[in-house]
Amino acid sequence: MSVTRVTIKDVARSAGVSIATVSNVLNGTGRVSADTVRTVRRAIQELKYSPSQAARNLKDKKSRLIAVIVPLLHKGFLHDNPFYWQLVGGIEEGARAHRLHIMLVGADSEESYSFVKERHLDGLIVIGAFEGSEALERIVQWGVPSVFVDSYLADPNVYQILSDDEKGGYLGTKHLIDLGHRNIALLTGEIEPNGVHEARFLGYRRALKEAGIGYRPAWAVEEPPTMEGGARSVPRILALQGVSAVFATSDVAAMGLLSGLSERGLSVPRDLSVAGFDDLPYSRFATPPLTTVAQDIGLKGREAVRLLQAHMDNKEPPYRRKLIPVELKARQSTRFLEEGEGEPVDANEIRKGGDG
Amino acid sequence: MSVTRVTIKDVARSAGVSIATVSNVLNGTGRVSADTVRTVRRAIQELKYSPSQAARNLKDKKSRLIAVIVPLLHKGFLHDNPFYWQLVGGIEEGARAHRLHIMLVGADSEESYSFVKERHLDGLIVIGAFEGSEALERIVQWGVPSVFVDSYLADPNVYQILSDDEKGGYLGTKHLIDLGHRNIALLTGEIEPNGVHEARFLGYRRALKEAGIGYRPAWAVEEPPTMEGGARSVPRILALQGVSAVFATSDVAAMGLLSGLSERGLSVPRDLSVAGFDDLPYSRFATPPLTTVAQDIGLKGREAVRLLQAHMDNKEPPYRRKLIPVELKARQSTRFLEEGEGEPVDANEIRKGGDG
DNA sequence: GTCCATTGATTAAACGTTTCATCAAGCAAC
DNA sequence: GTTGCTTGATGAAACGTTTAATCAATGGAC
Repeated sequence: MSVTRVTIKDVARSAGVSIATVSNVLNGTGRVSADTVRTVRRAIQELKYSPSQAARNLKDKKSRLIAVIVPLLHKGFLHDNPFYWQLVGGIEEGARAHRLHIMLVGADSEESYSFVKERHLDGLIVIGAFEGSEALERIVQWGVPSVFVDSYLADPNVYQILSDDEKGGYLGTKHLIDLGHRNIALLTGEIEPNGVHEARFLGYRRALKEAGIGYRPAWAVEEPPTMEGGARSVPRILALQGVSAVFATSDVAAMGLLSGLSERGLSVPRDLSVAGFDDLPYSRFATPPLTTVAQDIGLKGREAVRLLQAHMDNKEPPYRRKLIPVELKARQSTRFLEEGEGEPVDANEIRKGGDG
Repeated sequence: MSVTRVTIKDVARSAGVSIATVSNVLNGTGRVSADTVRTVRRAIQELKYSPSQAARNLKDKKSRLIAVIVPLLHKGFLHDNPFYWQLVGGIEEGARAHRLHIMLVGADSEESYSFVKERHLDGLIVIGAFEGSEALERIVQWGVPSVFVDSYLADPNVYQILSDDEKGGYLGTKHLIDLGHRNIALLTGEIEPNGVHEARFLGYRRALKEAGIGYRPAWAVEEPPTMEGGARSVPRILALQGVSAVFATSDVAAMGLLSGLSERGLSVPRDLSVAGFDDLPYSRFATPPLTTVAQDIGLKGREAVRLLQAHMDNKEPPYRRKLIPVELKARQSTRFLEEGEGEPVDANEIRKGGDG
């Protein structure tokens, strides 16, 4: 047990003033003479006083604490995807700049979210929530200031930070088309309505359409956006007649795919061009370095905090939804398709075996 | 602004009892009849009452909030290493099981750690602190229950969770020796006294010594444990006459090394065997799949919370320092060295160029 | 029928702040 | 010399709990 807490009373006594005055010095409120300020400051220093947030919370219902809600953290899902880590890193950085602290909570379907009220949370950053989820409804209803990252929500009263996913989907696909590919598979996470994967999917379709390439539903291969998912997709992708390129809506899936292909003795980009989405720190170190649609994940996190802070201050920010720009990073996992190369690949001929 | 808070008073009034009774029902304290319990419970339900943590904190100085302090989060350091993400994931999981919430804080050298007192934190989990750091001193001095992850601290009063790093270092090196390698470089993070890299380094030396191989300081190459660090180490490692294997004290560095080697047209394990440490989710998907010393990172996080909880409960746990077991996972990045193959590699002859 | 222990409930203080209403003193204006 | 304004400071209530002290009622034991 540490020694009993130094309170505002101790400071007041030591400085020979009332607690109200100390409080005023602390917060820069009210009128207090320069002399008194000095005396009080000294007393604070000497006693090593620091105010109790708990007491403050109780009084003015501001906690300077926000929660970051990450999907399925405890299911191990996240542990696989550094994307979230980067995002949370950006949020932490932003929070630090705004003198906020963050509480990290794994979203749980059974979660009551009661902690939001109980802990007097000032705001919420929710990552990857799905439209219509009950928890989400409740949050919006409570009116707790919140910012949603990576969900396209219809409600115009809800603040959202996203990457320009549709454009990213378009750019990635267009890049492959420009390289001469026409048989382009899409490796995507589950296409939930209003999710990021749907937006990227739509960009993929737009690029195809613009190039006069028909869209074939079987060519959109859905797998969880994890290494495992990417690796598991290999047979489904190789089964597509004539496939010469794959656009993956996440880098982890793309890297799982890379791994699965190499295990079968296939070489990227010789046998298949592969592009991803996210530009994770790993991606440029992949073998081969991964062509990808880059988004500034850290910025995304920082912007989320900025928007939330504006919301909490009741300053009407200039937008409800902000799209972080994306950019294509062409590296070595995609290649130009020579004239006449567009022929179907025979999956049987390919199987040379790996040393897995 | 949400509507005014439902307080314990409202419940008391609605149930026709005193607030003390409601409080007793809430906490299962005191004596209260079954009938009353039922009535109060109903009132709580109806009013959707949930108690204010802030008020509770103020009263009994327990917040059920712990802080997780991660090194240099905001410097971008962490964003690179999924290790921390996994660890935090494990901690979140543990915290959830113990009904604790976690506050994520990036360690900053200028950080005053005043938030620990201000927010009435129940405990601290500190990741990768260095012996003698001022902040650390203060924390220990305050007597706030804390658990240190991944630092070997001399102070016997301090609770520590670590992997069996020395053994891991030994196992990884031994594995290479068993494969016939004798010229084994060490790629390591900065060897700070009492840090994990030092422990792994010591294991490396023990294995060498046991095999009668002399230790040459130049063969311990220090680089930051990041992809960049690993990639940057390539020239230094290739400069070592006769090197046939590298043991890296972290998987990210190993993977950066893999990448740097492939960029130079060198093949693993043909030209060089590479082993890592951590068994990150990526590692088995690397090209080639990475041989590594596996530690159960999630378990590490969960154990940290368990130990902290015991500490907070003043239950004396059976140990001050717990070592999580490690295990060698042999995969395809290391190979058997044929008889007579131990000859020096000529770095000039190697340079075949990559397609970077 | 008095005394005591037990059960079930209440009253009120305390936790450490912020803030509103009040107040004393000083001073300028009339 | 009353009035009124400004400056600097204070007293006390309030925030929503927990808990120690107290109390009323009940029912045995003697």
